[in-house]
Amino acid sequence: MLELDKAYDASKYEANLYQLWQDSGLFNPDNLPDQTGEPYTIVLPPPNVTGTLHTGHALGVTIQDILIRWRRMQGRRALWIPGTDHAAIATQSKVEKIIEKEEGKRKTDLGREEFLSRVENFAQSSHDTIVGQLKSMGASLDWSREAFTLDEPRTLAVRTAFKSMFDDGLIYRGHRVVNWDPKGQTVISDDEVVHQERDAILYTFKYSADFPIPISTTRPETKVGDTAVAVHPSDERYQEFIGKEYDVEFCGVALNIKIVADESVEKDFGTGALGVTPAHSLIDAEIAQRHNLEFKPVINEFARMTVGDERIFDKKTTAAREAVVEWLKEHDLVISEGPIKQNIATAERTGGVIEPLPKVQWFLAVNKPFKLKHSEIEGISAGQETTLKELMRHVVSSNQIDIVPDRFAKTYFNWIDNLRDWCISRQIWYGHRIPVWYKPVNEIGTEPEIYCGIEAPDGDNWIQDEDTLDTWFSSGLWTFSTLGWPNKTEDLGKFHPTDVLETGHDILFFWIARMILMSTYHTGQIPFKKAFLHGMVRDAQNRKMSKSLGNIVDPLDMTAKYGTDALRFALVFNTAPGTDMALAEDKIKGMKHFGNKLWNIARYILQNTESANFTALKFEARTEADKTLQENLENCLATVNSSLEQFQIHTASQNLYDFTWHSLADVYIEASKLQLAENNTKESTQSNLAYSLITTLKLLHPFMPFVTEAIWQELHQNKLTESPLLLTAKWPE
RNA sequence: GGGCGGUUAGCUCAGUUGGUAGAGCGUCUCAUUGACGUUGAGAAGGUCAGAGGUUCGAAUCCUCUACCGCCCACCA
Repeated sequence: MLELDKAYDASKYEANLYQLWQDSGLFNPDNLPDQTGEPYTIVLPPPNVTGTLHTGHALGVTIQDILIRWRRMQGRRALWIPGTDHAAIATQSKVEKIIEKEEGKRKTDLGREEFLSRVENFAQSSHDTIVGQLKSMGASLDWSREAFTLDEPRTLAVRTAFKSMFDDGLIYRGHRVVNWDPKGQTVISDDEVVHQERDAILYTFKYSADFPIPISTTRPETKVGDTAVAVHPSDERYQEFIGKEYDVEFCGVALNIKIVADESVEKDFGTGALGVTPAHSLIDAEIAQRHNLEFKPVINEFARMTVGDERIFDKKTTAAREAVVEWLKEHDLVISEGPIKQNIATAERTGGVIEPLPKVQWFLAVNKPFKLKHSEIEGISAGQETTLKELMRHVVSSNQIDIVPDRFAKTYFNWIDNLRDWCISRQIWYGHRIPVWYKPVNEIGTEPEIYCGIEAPDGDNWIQDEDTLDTWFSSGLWTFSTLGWPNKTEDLGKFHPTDVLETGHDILFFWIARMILMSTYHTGQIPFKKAFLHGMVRDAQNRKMSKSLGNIVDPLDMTAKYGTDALRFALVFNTAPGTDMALAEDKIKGMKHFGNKLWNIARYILQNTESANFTALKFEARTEADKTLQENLENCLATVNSSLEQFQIHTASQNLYDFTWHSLADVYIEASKLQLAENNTKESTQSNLAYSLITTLKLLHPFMPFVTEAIWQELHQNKLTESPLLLTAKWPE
């Protein structure tokens, strides 16, 4: 007679069960017994190798594993691809901070080679931790296909992708005002800029005593780079000055200021006149282009002034600001000054204040027409002229890609409509080196010869571009680079486009949009049919989890305390897609109780069905209680099936909880105690109990893989189940 | 400034095309060791933010208001 422990002890089973699954090889769809099943693919959003997984990852992993396990049990050739992301700037700045803290050194003290080897060590250990965490979450990932955004196959993919886009003229080198991060010493993309509200002072003043128009600014130090004053074309106050030019001496710097009329100027802000600093403001640069104004750089990469006399030269911008204000006051040029709320741009990873600078960088053109080489996209045929922006918009607006919840599609379109060329080069060391080589020409003033290719060109004197690529360039290729692209692999034909991309809504632009861009361009296919977005996990008081608040919930602490199944179920229970959720420890505890309830249901049924036949299962409704149970079970099954089809995971979990506890346990098991005592209902009751248990285990397995498999294994040892692993047992239809 | 959400039981949230409000946790009462005390039976608790409209009927659709939140954006 089989004896289960009185209570389910997750720690006793989890590691062994994961090993059992992994040893079976069935996480790899090529090993599944039925090779006729339709493929079903999910790529794991590769976690950054910057540390460890948090509860947000745990939520994503849980949802994806539910989908994969469910489809696998349905007979689909389910493939879930694991991997990690080198995360370029994020990882580099993390390691920089560690080295600075522990050794007081900077990356330049170590040199490129030594520094990179430190980063790689860090990335490796971070990777190992992450893999351990994923396994501990029960993730049924095919480890034989594990990928890394910076490994060899992905490097080939990145270089191939770069070269195609370069050859198509979509990737180009451009000189323009970019977001420079003086702290990280690199340029960053528009999407990596984070705006923060700060208090600033708005100064209103004149360049000189005889200058006709006063201007307002929060950054007086940049005014030494001004080449114009812009006013609104219809502003009556300044009509007579439009078109005129003035020479002034501003804080020791000679300026030539032209008065221009531009629609973008707000008449009601400040004096209605804007000092135009083309080299250090994106907006001003646009105005300058429209009016053909001179770009005059006055700030360098270290946020120090490059012009002026000893008052400001080589001073940090903040110090120079004070000096300029002082000079203005000395010369009685300040008309007014007052506090103002200002949104300043900072770098996402380093927190540095962005300094717009004119620089030569690599860009990806999103509005430039090109001919799509290959297309499986409805509505856009091969050879047709299109743009990347159009591709990105089209596949979503034509519902070839379904974004869930659909309100995020609006956010997506909004982003696309305001999208500018993507700056893809970075002045950091960790990442994919740009596959472009230069050959300097001896004659001064001529452009070097340029070569773009997968490998370095033959011949001497070729020097590779020093820059690396934005990390999202390589993650944008993820759905197909993980399947072997650019090689025409079997995997690629079988598993791409992928079925679902599940991730947090916070990386809709960074990643989802970039994957759509890259996949449609390079493969002529959508990357995934559905983008399913989950919300952010918050603490019990609904606050953001952050280090400073000290309210971070470590998923591994929770799984150690309550078991993985409890955490998984708590994460999806009563949580709608895309909506932020509060995660209280009590909720996890409650779900541990649920797992234990299931365990004891199994225990009861085993104790009371010694002679029942578990393998030839059927339900026989003889009594009212039987009928009710049968009805409830069928309802539950139907609801779970339709809910999962519609990605209503919370509805499915709610129904399973309710049926298992309040129908099977509370009602039927109680009724069974009488029915088992009656000879004419004994056998049918045993059979019904067994049938219900088996079905419940199957339905719950995607949600709570460990406890269900643990019970299944106990049953299997007694030859009570049809398949050795619940992992691949047949899903009830 | 532009865009998108939210406001439902003490707390955290579900509520699938409009048909007399649900869950988990918490609270209160009772039961008892019988698979499980990580239990069972039961109870209390909500004019679904407010106002107006459409409808036989609105938490659900429309309009407005109030408050909260998120994303985007260099009114210098």
